[in-house]
This record gives sequence, C-alpha cells and structure tokens, in this order.
Amino acid sequence: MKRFYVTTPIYYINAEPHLGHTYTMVVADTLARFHRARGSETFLVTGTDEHGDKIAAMAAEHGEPPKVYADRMSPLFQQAWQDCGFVVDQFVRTTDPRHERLVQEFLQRVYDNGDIYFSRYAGLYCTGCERFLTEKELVGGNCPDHKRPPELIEEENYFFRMTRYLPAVQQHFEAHADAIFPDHYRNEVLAMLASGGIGDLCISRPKSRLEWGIELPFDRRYVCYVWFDALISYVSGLKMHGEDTFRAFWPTAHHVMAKDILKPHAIFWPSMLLALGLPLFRRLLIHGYWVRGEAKMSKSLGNVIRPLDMKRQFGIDTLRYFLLREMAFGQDASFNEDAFVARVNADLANGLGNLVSRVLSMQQRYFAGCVQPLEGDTPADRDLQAAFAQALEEVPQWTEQLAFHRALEALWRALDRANKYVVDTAPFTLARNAQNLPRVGAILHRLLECLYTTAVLLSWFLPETSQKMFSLLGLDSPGHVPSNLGWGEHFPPGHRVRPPATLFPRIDLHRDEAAAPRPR
RNA sequence: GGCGGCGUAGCUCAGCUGGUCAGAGCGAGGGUCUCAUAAUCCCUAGGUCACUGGUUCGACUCCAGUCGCCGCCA
Repeated sequence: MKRFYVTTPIYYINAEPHLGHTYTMVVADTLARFHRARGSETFLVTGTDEHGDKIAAMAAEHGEPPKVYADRMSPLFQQAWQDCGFVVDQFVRTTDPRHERLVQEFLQRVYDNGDIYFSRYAGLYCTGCERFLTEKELVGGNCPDHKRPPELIEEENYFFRMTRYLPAVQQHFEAHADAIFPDHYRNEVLAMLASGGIGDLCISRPKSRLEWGIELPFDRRYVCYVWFDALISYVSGLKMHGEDTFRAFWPTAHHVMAKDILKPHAIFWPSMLLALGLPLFRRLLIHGYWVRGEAKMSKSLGNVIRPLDMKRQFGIDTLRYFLLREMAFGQDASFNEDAFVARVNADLANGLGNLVSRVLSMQQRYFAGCVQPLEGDTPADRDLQAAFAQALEEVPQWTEQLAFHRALEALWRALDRANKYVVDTAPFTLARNAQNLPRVGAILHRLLECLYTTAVLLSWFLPETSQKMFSLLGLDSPGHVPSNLGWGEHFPPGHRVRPPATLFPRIDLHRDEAAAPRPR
C-alpha cells in the first residue's frame, strides 16, 4: 500500500495560533486528504514546542511553573486544529515523556558514536532569538529583531559534530532535485552548504542558565537545546504508534513549513538523521509568508489576523479556499479583507454556491427532486462534459505539484462553464412547454453530475463543502478520485436530490457593520 | 559585499526553450435572461510588458548595464 507522511512544524507556545500556523495546517491537511483520496494510507503529525528560555520566561511572567504554562497553552493549538477539522493523527508535545525519552535515546546514540563533544563557547546571546548573534548582526548594539542588547555569555557546552555530515547532506540535495520545493530554496541550501560557513551545532544549555528542557542523558548538568529536541518530534510522533508505523511511514516524510525555518530542516535535520543512521525525509515543502502591508505575520509581531475568529465568522472552508486560492505555494501572498471578501463572494457565493442553488432549485421545481434520465448529446452537452473531464485531469495534477491555486482555478473554469451551460440551454425556458421536459431533465441531470464531480475534486480542498454537496445530492462520497467522469452512473433511476441550501452566503461587510458589530 | 528572484492593464497575476504573447480573473461601465445567494450570461481595458543599450529578419520572452523592491548568505 502506498503511504504518505506529512508533518507541520511543532508550534512554539509563546502565542496563540495565528494565520501562518493555520495556513501550514491547511496545506498539510489538504495534502493528507488528497493522498488518501488517491489511495494512500496517510499520517499527519503536528504539535507544540514547549521547551526553552522564552517559554520559561513567559511562564515566570504569568507566575506559574513552565509545565503549568505549557499545559495551558498547548491545548489552545490542539483544540484549534480540532475545531478546524484537520485530520491530525498525532499531536506531539515536546514535554510528552515518550518524546523526551526518544530525544534522550537519540542524544545518547549520537554521543556514543562520538558525534557530540564538549567545548567552551563565548558569544553574544539574545534571549528573544534564543541563539548567539554575531557582532555583524547587531544594529546599534542591539538584536535587530528584538531591539535590545544581547548578553555576553561564556560557557561550556555540548556540540553536535554536524560538519562531519555536511558533505553527505550536500550530495543528497544535489542528487535529489525535488527534495526541497520550490527549487529556489534548494538552491539557497546548496549555496549555504557550498559556502563552507556552517559549523558544528551547539545542542545544550547549562541548567544554571536554563532548566526548562530535556536533560542530556550523559550530563545531568545540561539540558538539550531547541532543535535537537524539536525536530525529533517528526520521528517521535510516528513511534508513539509503534515501530511498524515508524518504519512504514518515515521514508515518505514530507515536512511542510514556512521559509524562516528552512535552515534547521535542510541542514541540521538531515545531519542529525545521518548521525542517527536513519533514512532522510522525502521532501521539504517550503511556503512563504502571509503579509499584510509591509510586516510579516510572525509570532513575535502584533498584527495577527485571528484565524479562529475568521473560521467562526465565515466557516473553515471559506478560510481554506481563500488561503489555498490566493497564495501560490512557496511565494508570499498578501492578506487583506477586501481581497478576502471579493474572492469569497465571486468564487464561492456567486460561482459555486449559486450554481448549486439554481440547479437543485430547478430539479425540485420541475421534477420534485427526482433525477431524470441522462439522454441526448448536443454540442453544448459535449462541451460541458469536456470541461469537467479536463478538470478531473488537471485538478489532481496541480495538487500533486503543490499548485493549489492552479488546481482551484482549473476547477472553477469548469464551474464557470456549468453556469454558462445553464444560460445557453435555458432549461427554465424549455420547462414552460411540457413536451420539453425530458430535455430539461437531461440538462439538469448533467448539471447534477457537474456538482458530483465538483464535490469529488473539492474533497481535499474543502472537505466540509464536499460533504454538504454529496448530502444535497443524496449520495455518498466515493472516497477516492475516479479515473473518469462516470456521468450517468451516479444517480439510480428514481433517485431524489434534496432541495437547495445556501453553501456560502454572500459577505456584505458594510451591511454587517451598519447593522451590528460582527461577532468576534 | 556575494548569490537568487522580482518589476506586464486600476488591483492580483499568466505568459516554458524568441515570431497570433500583448493575456486571465477581479474591480468599473453598458446590456441580456429570470432557474438562482440583486446571482448567471454577453460586450467594453488600447497597458511604451521598469529604464537604457545590444544580439537577431524579428524580443515581454536572450545578453549587458541602470533604477526600484525582496530573499538568502557574509
């Protein structure tokens, strides 16, 4: 059986889920559903990163122990993703004992192999970044991101002998052109590797400075530093379901993330895997930022659109549609309310929603919902069918290439044709004369087939909508992507479809604002 | 400073290896239908394809330089 393993980064619990997190989840969820529809067994891992200076500091600010703080914050993510309906197979908390044990086991293994050494280190440390800064990075003596001076710290730490594995990592990415997507991020990684500027990786913090972390198994005075802890969640999430699950899924791993954490995933992680004697992940899938004006949507900056509020107000599929349709995966995209409303109204309300409404309405009015025989074969009929046959071919292809915006565009081209078909064939005019009713029935049957095919192709993009459509059609989802349209085979003789329902109400911001404050 | 990338109609963007490539969607204006969520459908955009040179019979598409954005690295 084919398998597909997809991960998101584990999210740092210093803030609530934001749009960036949500986008990553939507992509991972969409990929998992797509591969499942293609017949693969899938596994999705996400989670929360709960260790580190910043978390300890935030907990202290709230006057609570770090674990209490983490126990309060982590469920915000878990609950959010559940509310959004994402198909999470394992939610990994880095404070989970199962995860901690694996991190320790891995640390010990690498240590035993001689790839971890002890050394003195001095540098300028920014607690905001949780890393050492170079002199050159400073702006006016301050950290450029956090606008405050770093501390001069000199201490002894453990280092992972990453340099030993960099040539092999470089070879791997040279040999596997698709291992990092999109291409230009692979080029950046290769440039980084070729520059020779990458050294060994500091993987510890003395407990005297930071207690909130996983203890090094070979030195109890130290805890593990972030990446050696966090990245291993991709493995621990699988191992929590057993060694067989790990062995089955790991080689198919697809790590989805935003571009800011490319380096740890493309350099540190493969080095770690090589040191551990594990196969490398299959691919890194790197997406851009949602920008609003100039600033990026980051967890440290304030201008955050609250995805859960949007979900509550407009529904998860409306949010999913906008995110997937508006961003070309890999590039930045801008998020603003006008674009959101325009897109949703034009495509979802006026396009898909209205088509469903008008077709089911006529089916109800002229035939009491009873589906009529599919007969006749006019040029318009063939045209319509060709449009959907093309969508059935293109949508999965574009999805496979992570061009979600193109996939949806392709599907909407077909939907536009369906709306045009209604006008061109004018069943509502034909229906005035009883002798035309067989033709009217055939036209509507074809349109119902359009909705069926659309529901199939939306099943990984807009799962809720897809389900609603199948329910309106009175049919079950086939659960997979069929190889051909199969029009004429879905509705048994005498089958009744349900009366129309509003899938996506038009958004009228001005009226909402005038009438009442929008719910938040 | 080194190396990507980008700059195409009001907006968001397509345009692969040069010759129906000057396009799509949205917005805006006009019209039609009435099944439908005042939705659908049809018509309407003359934008020097950032700028300047060059290669070529011919460049938005190749080359060089300039300006402006952005990313990565140092």
